[in-house]
Amino acid sequence: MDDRAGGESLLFLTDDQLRKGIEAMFFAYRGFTADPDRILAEKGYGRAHHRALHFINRSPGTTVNNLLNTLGVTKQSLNRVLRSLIEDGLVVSAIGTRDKRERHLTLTEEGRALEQALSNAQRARMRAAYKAAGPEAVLGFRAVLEAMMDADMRRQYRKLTETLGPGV
Amino acid sequence: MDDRAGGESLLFLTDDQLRKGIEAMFFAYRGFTADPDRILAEKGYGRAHHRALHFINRSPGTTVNNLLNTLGVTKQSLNRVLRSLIEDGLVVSAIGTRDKRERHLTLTEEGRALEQALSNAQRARMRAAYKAAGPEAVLGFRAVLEAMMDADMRRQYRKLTETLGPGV
DNA sequence: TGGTAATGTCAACAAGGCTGACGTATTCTG
DNA sequence: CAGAATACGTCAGCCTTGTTGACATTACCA
Repeated sequence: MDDRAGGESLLFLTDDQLRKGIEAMFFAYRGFTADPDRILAEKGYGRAHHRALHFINRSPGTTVNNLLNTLGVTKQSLNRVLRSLIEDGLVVSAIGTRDKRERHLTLTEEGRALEQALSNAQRARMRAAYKAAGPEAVLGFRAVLEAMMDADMRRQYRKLTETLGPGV
Repeated sequence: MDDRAGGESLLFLTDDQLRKGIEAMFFAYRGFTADPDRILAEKGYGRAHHRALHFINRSPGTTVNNLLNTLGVTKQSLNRVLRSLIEDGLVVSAIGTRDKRERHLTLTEEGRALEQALSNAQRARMRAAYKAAGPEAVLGFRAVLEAMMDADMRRQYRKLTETLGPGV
């Protein structure tokens, strides 16, 4: 099928191969967001709410500024989303004890419930994809994605995942 | 968290592993779109224009309906983008010869130039990621992404890529 | 000829980005 | 201690890109 026989090992860098990767990213990202999007639509929320819920759940007590850096949006944009989540009782914003200028964000029970519903749906798809592709593929998958990030995003990604267990 | 120490070949299906994949997708997609976004912003276009240019370039002479299915948006939404591209002389819309209701879309020289600039930028990043991760990883990368797509997206993806050369 | 399909377009709306400006605590620093 | 800097919130306005709904035109087809 391919000829790794000769000076072959660079075949994966052809434009065709790269374009396959580009189109795969495009179509896969749609699948990646499809299931949570359905749940969010029912509740009257959008992807931005999902992202906020995800990272607050991931780092309970995180500050607004931290979240801003992780999400890469303006404070005005985040604030709009955060305000509705707080009003709806999914997120609690607590004045910092050490530094009273800071607001520490945590999920309420209800917020955790929605976050769970969303991430269960997303994990289910991811699990199916992992299962279909196999453990070897998963390592490759994450290696390419990690290499595709901007340097500061990669730093954040590693920071978030470094505390996790074995298995890369 | 869990100790599948025994049947550990399923370690890659733990929630932690799945979450890593989810966060990797999130951060990587940002990198994936960052470079074209910069070019587009200069020209006063957005991602929607990029997507249209990409798939018209990919399938010259494609119809509006085809493009609609590929992009998964409403015709009103696509039309707005298409209209500006046509007005700016990047895309030509030709009435079908066989079926005069259809419009066949092709890029002009100028359209091709912009598409090239965009896809060069995107390919450069993809190339760097591929190179950093290696050929094995690339196969895994695409395997997982493909498994993550909705069935009809996967069909379209395969249709687009089936005509390409060797190397999976 | 009537039904259906492909396309374009108008209007209205919403989410979620953005910039700019301003206000208010609070903390840090010279 | 005064002033600068930081963290946050908010108002106003703008843009892109998605949505629905309605309607017109043209053309194919049974």
